[in-house]
Amino acid sequence: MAPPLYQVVMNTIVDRIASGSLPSGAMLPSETQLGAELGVSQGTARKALMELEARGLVQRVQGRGTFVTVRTPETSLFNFFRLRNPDGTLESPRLEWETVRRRAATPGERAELFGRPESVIEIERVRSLAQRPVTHEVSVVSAALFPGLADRVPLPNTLYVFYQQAYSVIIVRADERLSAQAVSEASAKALGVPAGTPVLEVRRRAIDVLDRVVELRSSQSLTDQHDYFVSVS
Amino acid sequence: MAPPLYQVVMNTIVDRIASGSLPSGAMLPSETQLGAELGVSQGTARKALMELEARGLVQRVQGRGTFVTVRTPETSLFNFFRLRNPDGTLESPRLEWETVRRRAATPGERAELFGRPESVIEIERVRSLAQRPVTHEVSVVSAALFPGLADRVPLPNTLYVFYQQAYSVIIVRADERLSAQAVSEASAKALGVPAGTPVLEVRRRAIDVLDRVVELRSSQSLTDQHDYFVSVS
DNA sequence: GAGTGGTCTAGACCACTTT
DNA sequence: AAGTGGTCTAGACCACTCC
Repeated sequence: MAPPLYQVVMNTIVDRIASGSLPSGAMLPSETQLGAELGVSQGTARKALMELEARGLVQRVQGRGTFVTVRTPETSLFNFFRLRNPDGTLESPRLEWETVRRRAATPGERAELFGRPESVIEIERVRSLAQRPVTHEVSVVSAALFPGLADRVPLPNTLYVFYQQAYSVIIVRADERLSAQAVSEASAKALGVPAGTPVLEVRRRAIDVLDRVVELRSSQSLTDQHDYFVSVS
Repeated sequence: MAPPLYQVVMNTIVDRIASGSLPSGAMLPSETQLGAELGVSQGTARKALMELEARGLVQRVQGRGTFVTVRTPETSLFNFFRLRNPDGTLESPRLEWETVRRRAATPGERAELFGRPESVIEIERVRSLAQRPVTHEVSVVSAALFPGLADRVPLPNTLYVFYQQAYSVIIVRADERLSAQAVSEASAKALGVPAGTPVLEVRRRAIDVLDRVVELRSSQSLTDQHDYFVSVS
């Protein structure tokens, strides 16, 4: 019934991070201090911090301390933008254009997104690699969870860093479904390729540190000059 | 310089598993026994076992013990065959046909595969889902590492379980590069689809518990009725 | 009841970073 | 020198499985 103490400690820290009281890059209390503060032993505080590091929420450095993981555009791209050059290197994509609009949620979006929103914000973007449009993507988030987002265009290049800094919504993982399709009419126009071109379609559910589905994203990418990299185990 | 004791314990166990002296499903010594045997404390033995569990190499059950992870065709498919129904469920693919041949390694295969083999074994297969051919795949392994493999046709449905049982080669993870392509001539014939059909191409490097690249696999799949599922973080 | 892993504590020493 | 995380130990008690 009662959760182990180290999980209580973990939840305490997660809440502090999600509430913004421990902002990105902040140093956490030492193992000894944390244990004293929460009434557990140093070893138990240590176990909690190690689990949080395994989840990627904090980073620990011997001799320096434990810090809330900093998500920069670079690290965010590395984790969530998986198109790579044939040799495996990552090239930063360029944002060609975007449109942001508010609209009513579809029944499917209501069912999948956290909070069952009536109203959503849709972000449509085209990204380029090597001077060439390669990805056309449409992201959808709850309007209630991201108030005023539509008024902040142009949005930063990496949305997940922006979600964290402006709304304390921390994306930690995503489920993706991939398929090869003939390019859609909209994407053909956006990418400037003929009808029938094969594209990699990715449908993503992005999940935050509180385990909520906070964004749905669908993209179509040209993969004649780049590959989508992934590791399975 | 000196590795921590728990890593020494880990390596000892990995070697026992890789050598077959701890076969699939075998029970490991208890934390106390293992510590006594290797001259470390129970806590250190415990840490080693927990790390191995995190890597998926062993499974621990309270009250029962620690066991070498059993890889069944089901668990292997679940991990390494990522095509799923639209609702996310996994349907077991049927092996339609296979051909196995021995041939000289290409320069690229020599460079990538463990042991720089001169000679490789190539396994070509077509798999079906719902009575319909969906995947055409070609796997390549070192002939030296898998002696006599070509003489054992027909091979079992799930190669990675077979590698482990017959050769003590334990595949633990794989790197994959995905792209959307127009179907190749060979795959079009194998899958019975017209030229130009978009297919999901996956190029895989399979890596074993000793961190060796032991198999290269390239596949083309129809994804009009199934999706490739993956989780990123 | 005996044996297993899971949690928790208390303390020690080491390696590293910073002042 | 002080403070941090990393390793290691020894012991306790709990929860669970099996006989």
